[in-house]
Amino acid sequence: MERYNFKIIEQKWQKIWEEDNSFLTKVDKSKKKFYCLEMFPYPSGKIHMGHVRNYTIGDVLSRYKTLKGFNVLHPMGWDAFGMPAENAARENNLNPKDWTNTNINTMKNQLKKLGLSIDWSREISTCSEEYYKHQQLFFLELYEKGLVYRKENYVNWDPIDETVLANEQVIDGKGWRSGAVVQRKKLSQWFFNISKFSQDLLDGLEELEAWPNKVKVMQKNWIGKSFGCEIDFKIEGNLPIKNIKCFTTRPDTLFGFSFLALSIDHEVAAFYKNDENFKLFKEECSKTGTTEEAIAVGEKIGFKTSLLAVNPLNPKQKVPVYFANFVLMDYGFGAVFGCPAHDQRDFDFAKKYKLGIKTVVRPHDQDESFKVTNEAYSGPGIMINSNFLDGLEAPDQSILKTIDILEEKKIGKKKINYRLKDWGVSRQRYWGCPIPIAYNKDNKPVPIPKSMLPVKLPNKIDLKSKGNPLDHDKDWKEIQINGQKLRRETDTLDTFVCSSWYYLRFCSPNENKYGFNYEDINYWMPVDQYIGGVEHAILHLLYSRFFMRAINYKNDNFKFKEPFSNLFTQGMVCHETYKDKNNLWLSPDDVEFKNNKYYKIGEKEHEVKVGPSESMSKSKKNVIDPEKIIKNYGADSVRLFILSDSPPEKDVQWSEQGMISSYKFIQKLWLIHEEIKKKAKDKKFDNNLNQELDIFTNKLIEKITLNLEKFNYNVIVANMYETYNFLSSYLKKEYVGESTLENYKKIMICFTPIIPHFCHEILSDLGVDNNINWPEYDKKLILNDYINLVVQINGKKRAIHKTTKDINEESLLKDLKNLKALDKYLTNKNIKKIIFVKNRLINILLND
RNA sequence: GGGCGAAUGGCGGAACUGGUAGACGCGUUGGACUCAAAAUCCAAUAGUAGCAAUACUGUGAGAGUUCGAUUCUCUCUUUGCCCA
Repeated sequence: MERYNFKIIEQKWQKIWEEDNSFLTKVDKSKKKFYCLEMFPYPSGKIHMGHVRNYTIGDVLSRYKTLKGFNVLHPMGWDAFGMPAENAARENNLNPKDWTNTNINTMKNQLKKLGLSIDWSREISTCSEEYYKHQQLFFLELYEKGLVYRKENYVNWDPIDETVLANEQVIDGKGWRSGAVVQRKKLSQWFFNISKFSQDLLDGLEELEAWPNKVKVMQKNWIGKSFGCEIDFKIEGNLPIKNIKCFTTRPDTLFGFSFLALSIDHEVAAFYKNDENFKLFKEECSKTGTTEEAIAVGEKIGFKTSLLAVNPLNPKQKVPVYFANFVLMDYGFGAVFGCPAHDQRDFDFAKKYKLGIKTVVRPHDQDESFKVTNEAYSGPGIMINSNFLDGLEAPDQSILKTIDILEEKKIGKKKINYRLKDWGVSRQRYWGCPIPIAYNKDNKPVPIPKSMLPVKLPNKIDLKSKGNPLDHDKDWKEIQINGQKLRRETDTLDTFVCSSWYYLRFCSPNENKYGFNYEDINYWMPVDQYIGGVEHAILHLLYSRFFMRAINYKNDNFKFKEPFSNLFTQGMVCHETYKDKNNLWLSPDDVEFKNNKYYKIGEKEHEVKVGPSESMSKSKKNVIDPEKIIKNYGADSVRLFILSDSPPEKDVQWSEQGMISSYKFIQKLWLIHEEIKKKAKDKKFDNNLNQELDIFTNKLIEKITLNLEKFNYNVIVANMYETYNFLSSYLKKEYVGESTLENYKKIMICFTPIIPHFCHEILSDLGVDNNINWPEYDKKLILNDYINLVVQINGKKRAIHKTTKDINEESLLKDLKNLKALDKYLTNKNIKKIIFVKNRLINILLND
């Protein structure tokens, strides 16, 4: 008997699928569409196990939906702009484009070897002019609609590399590449007006019922809607400042007011720009970092101004005005009023500068003499020491009442504030989509005329010099528009812009005039199932939801609002970590397992320290190369294993043993196939055996269908093993039921989404043509004529009684009384009550 | 500090709307085959007691609702993620 040769068979089917254009998709309005999308990869070099998991999950769904009769769109592309290409090119003296395209080719071939049902005719690459020219047009359209603007903003500036760094590229206040201390620098940058849609983005979350709740919560927190009040404080002092505006969510604590704190970027700072002490203070502040967390953890420091702020509810009270490092210009108006008793930051600050701490809220379990002493109290309670607010429930009643009074006095008004800031999209990089803008002599932006698009990246570029390569390219920078000499924008767009609309491009990948056409979009969109890592829960998913709205804005051609109606976030692939005696990371390839211990390969004395299982990463060397695994075990085995051990939404632990057992499982299925074929050929039939297999098959179809719908892919793998166990004992008899082949075909169709090459080979061997449909199950067959009914006495399981289906309570009870096993429980006892669940359970309650 | 989730054998994990806890896989142990090993096959595998039939305990801890709770409610512990 021949072994199953995955090398030949997988290649055979991949060739057939390619030649037959099996996965080519067209708009077909007679069919229900299903758009299955996995987050497209960054072409970093080779695929990793995370890709294998992500794309296998999507492929299982796509293949299942296709078998169910849907018109399935399952495309793939490349998120091809970005820093790694630029860095790799700089290090290896290459062109980023060549580096990227090489990687795309490699990874595409690797993905093809996984047997994914992808419509490669729709492949897109965001670094191609064909793609980014449309993006430039979107940029101009958004500019026309007023959704793009330019403003000065602080950035993380790396003074050695002369470039802007993203927040995540700043590690302990230093540039991740250069190690230089990062500076705060003000730069003119382009912004997308995402905050305009804050409320809409928040409301839209309600619609997304099938999104994981945690992602919705994260987005909600990120948008950060808060209800509060804008207060206009009167200012006294020797500067021409009469008022300062504040936003606060706790106006009710105004009677506990003891200072006013300003951001160092507040307009008042202009009066101190020549003050040496203020300069020193600013420098000190820049060390704290700009993230909210750094501010919360760091020491609170302040710089006292000569100004006094008047308490609007108690004009006799005047408090000092400080600049403080914990106030951010981006939030509210860059000014907050300090109430030390009920806010920990304010409390820390007040302690340091010996400011008053007045308690104005008492917890419900404390009396009026309650005083805040060691830490701020920010919980609910009753207002005290607050004049007309005394006795009100804080915060609910007290806030509303305070706002009413402030509005009445016209010194404040109700306000809703959002934490979401506008999206800065300028990057001082070469390898990104050029921003289609030029500047005139006066430094005023002039949009590049649409007829002159695309603005192409220059091919030859000097990456050796510091800073932004485009800025050094004098020829490229110069441009003439209508005879006017202009200077190009040298920043490129954040790569998150590219990924904000790629799902639209997949619908019309060849549309030349525009990024997509509405007929395609309105047929395919929204994405029915989006699959990717939870690490994109906020940025990418929020940007995409924004972009959809931005394109939609002042445009009636859309039938939908949200791009992704379902979202599934898969877990990571993990592996144990190894360290040698010198505490250096070791790759699993360098480690062997012998006598319950791990050794460095070839070094019998060198025991290896085993660390916890962590997400595979190059830095910890705990990576397994998918290409090698596919080569050794075949794509079907890898697919089977990557789905088998954990639910797809949780992390999965890579195990060589598990991988091997998946491989062996496919071999065993092959042996069963040979056996079934032989029995069918020899006509070794006994029709008394039909029922058992019919029932099994129908139950199986029911289970697998349900598990597919619920993403319980690990359970499907268990169902497959159960099937093997069932069939192998079923085949031990000399005869089989005549319905065996028919059932067997259905079973194989059920396995197709998971191990497609193998199942197609089997089905084709059985003469099933390519028009395969998902099998229906017969509900009548699922409940056997005989059932195993649970017998409980006083709620404890005492027997399992084999009986006929749909038996009623009386006849069952009669049977049970004759059951010897129950004698010891039932004799000389009175039955108090009987709970009977048809076909499932009987619970007999006895008197003591 | 706040929000959300999780906790089931040696391990990963099953268990429909409350109804046989531990499916399935890994690992481990014993056996068969073999000169031997690998591979393969068979059997056992939650704990305790027992030769066994069986009994009792058991889903992080404690309470509650219920004839019946891994599932529902409350409190606590540990832990993960996100935000601060």
